[in-house]
Amino acid sequence: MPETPIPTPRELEILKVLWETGPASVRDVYRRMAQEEDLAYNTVQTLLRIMEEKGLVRHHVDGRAFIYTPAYSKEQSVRGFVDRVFDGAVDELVMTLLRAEKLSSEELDRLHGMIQEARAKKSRR
Amino acid sequence: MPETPIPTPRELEILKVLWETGPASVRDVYRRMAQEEDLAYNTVQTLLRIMEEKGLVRHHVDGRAFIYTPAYSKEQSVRGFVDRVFDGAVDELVMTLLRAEKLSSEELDRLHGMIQEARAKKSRR
DNA sequence: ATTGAATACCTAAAGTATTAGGCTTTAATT
DNA sequence: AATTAAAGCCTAATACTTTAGGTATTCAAT
Repeated sequence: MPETPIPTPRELEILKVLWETGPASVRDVYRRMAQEEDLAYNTVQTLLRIMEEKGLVRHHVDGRAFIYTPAYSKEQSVRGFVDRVFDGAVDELVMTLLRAEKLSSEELDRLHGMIQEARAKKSRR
Repeated sequence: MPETPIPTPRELEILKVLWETGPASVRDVYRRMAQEEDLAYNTVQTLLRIMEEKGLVRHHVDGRAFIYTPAYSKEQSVRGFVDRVFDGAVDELVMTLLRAEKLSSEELDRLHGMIQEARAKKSRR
């Protein structure tokens, strides 16, 4: 069981970019974030450096640039959150969301489909 | 659309206690948390005071004690998390969890049941 | 060669979270 | 009355997060 550190809000924003775009340089991440917010290049650079210390991302070198990769998948990270709030009870989380949000019929149908598929995969194994 | 502040990890622990036990005094919360961790009473008190400033909890007075209540339900708070990571896409979250975790057949069945119920409620309206 | 752009590295300052000590007041107990 | 326990309030210290300036290096273009 690998420990997934809990990212801070800013770190989470950066991870979201990396999950979306795949491995990216500081400048790549910076350009994405600068569209939304007013952030300096150096700030992004520092954040990524610290995130690497913490084990949230890794990097390899390409030319002069560092290319950063998330150390954990979105899946694993979400798991971390869920574990924190629900002590890992996935179905309780889903139930909570179902209660909280009036999901559209379409969303319910999609969810239904997903679960059918997961069950099918299971029995096929 | 009410803004749900994002609790810090410690704040989240306190909220979990309040969600479990219902409205509680500082000492109540303290006793719960002290079983797990080595925390001072004053620390809990300070945390709750700050959380009230932030709007995460409210209190009323009972005798000499402040009785604290979460300002947001577990449901609303989870929504806050989901919005942060998935920009509110509930079904994407569920899909992610389904992919991440090999859920047991039992869990899948329960989930299936929940969705059926939600759909039923919907059509009944 | 000089300049300019892109990069990483080092450092610090400001902001926020976390922890808890000491103080005062109040109520119950001896 | 004196003591003790429980409570809230004020305050400070420490740690972590977030921000970004300045410096050095490297590569490309003039």
